[in-house]
Amino acid sequence: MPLPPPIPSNSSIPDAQAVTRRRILDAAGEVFAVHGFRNATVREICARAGANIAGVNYHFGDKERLYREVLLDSAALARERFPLDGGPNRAKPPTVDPPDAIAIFVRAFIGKLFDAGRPAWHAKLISREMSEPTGALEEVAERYMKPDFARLKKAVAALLGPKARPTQVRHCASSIIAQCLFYHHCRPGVMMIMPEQEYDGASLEALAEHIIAFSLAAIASLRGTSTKVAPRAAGSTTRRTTSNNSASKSTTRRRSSS
Amino acid sequence: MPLPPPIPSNSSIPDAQAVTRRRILDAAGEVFAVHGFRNATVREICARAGANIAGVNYHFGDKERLYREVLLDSAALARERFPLDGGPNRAKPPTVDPPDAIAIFVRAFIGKLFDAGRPAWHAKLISREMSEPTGALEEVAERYMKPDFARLKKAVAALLGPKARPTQVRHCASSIIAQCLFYHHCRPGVMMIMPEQEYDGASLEALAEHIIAFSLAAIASLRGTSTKVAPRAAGSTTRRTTSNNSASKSTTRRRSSS
DNA sequence: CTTGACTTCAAACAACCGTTTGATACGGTT
DNA sequence: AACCGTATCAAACGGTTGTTTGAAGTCAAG
Repeated sequence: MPLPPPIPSNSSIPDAQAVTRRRILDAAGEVFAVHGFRNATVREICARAGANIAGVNYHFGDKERLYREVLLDSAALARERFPLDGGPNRAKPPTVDPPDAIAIFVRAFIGKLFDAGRPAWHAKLISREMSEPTGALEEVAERYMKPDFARLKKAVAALLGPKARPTQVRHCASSIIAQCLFYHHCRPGVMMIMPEQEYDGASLEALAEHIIAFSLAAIASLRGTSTKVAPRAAGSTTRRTTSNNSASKSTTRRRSSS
Repeated sequence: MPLPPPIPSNSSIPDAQAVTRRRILDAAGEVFAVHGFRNATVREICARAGANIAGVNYHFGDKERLYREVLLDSAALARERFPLDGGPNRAKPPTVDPPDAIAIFVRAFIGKLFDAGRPAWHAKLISREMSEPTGALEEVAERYMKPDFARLKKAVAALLGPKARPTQVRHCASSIIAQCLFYHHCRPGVMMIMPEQEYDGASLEALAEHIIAFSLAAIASLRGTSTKVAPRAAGSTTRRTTSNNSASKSTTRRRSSS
């Protein structure tokens, strides 16, 4: 009975084995990001890594386990490069005022999504993992996404006030994340529908500022409204007229019609 | 020289040929929506349609052309079932006030995305087409997405006022679409990160109402503010210390340039 | 030099894919 | 009945996939 590949736990030989292992890992990140898990071929990965076809199975045992390691490795790298809480070198780790926390979150998120380096693989991989989860998503969600989302919710809750219901907090936090993810994930469609949208540094910065302004304005207006009640707009023009905007209807049937 | 499959334009024989053609088309919609284009197999499609394996090539010539027809067919069906402008049976086709137009758009969009019937294939197919465009996306974008997006932009522009720049209008319209798409496209991740989110009719309705309220409040607050002026934070604490977050590292030196 | 654990290599394997083929069954026309 | 264009069928083809195999190479220790 043939044993599976040895995989020695000998951590004192960093050179000979680890170097091709890392090369395969990096090449796999590129190929998986471009083609997805199933459409990527170990032949292309090994060719790009300059390794033999059997290298994947020898070093990782399996195409799926290779993908798992690629995903987790890129997640760790992305968090290191783009910490969504501003990083450990911030002055006041626990106590930043909520608008700043949200602005930091959005800027770092946009930066992470549209980075051109290795962390960009992670964004692509996660994007594909959303349409077609492979089981490796669970660990990433638990270790990386949940804490970030909880932090964002805390900032949103502080802005919405103590009367905000958890559902409203979750919806508002989701709205922020949604705006960030849209341009990245729907990029092919966005490029067709609005070809004037660009993705250079300045355009992405303007995009982040829009998302921040849009979201902070909305949250400020929603403050204190459990479901209806007069909202409190933030900017200078505080008209809002509490008008017939049919946005506070629930059964969506009648709209002041016939 | 063997001719390609005949594909007679004889539209007076709706029975014999058209029935299996339609069965294959429907089965392909299901299978493509679940597995994507490349991972779907014509064997599974034909098995689910009760047809022979050669049926795809006989009736559609190609797996890719079958996919193309599935995508366009489902797009037409989805537009028919969930018209994003409220449909042709509205009382006042051209002149609805902008908040109502946005509310109608969001409700129809959410309904289309989370429908359980045949149009739901279309949402899944388009979602995959975003991560991995196959060339068939172009026609759908031109025929279906562009007009809907233009209509949404018009409503947003009316709310933002005459001084709004096109970039701001586009960003705000994109924010609305982004919020709608997020829950559908990131559903696997959303279910892991916020398991309390449900997808029954009432939850989806509440979700649509949140998106409407959030977006209308944001747009109302942004009215009259040009995009590039000093980004004013909402809420009470307007400090905005242009803080030292590590996310603005690239070429982004100044952000209040003009 | 010899040994032996570890790594790499070319080649092959079985399984699956989209597509093609040639035969067969059907249905209306002459 | 004989004919013919059409539709369906089982079977097979060539190609690609992930994985396995056994030999060859590498390199430090004995």
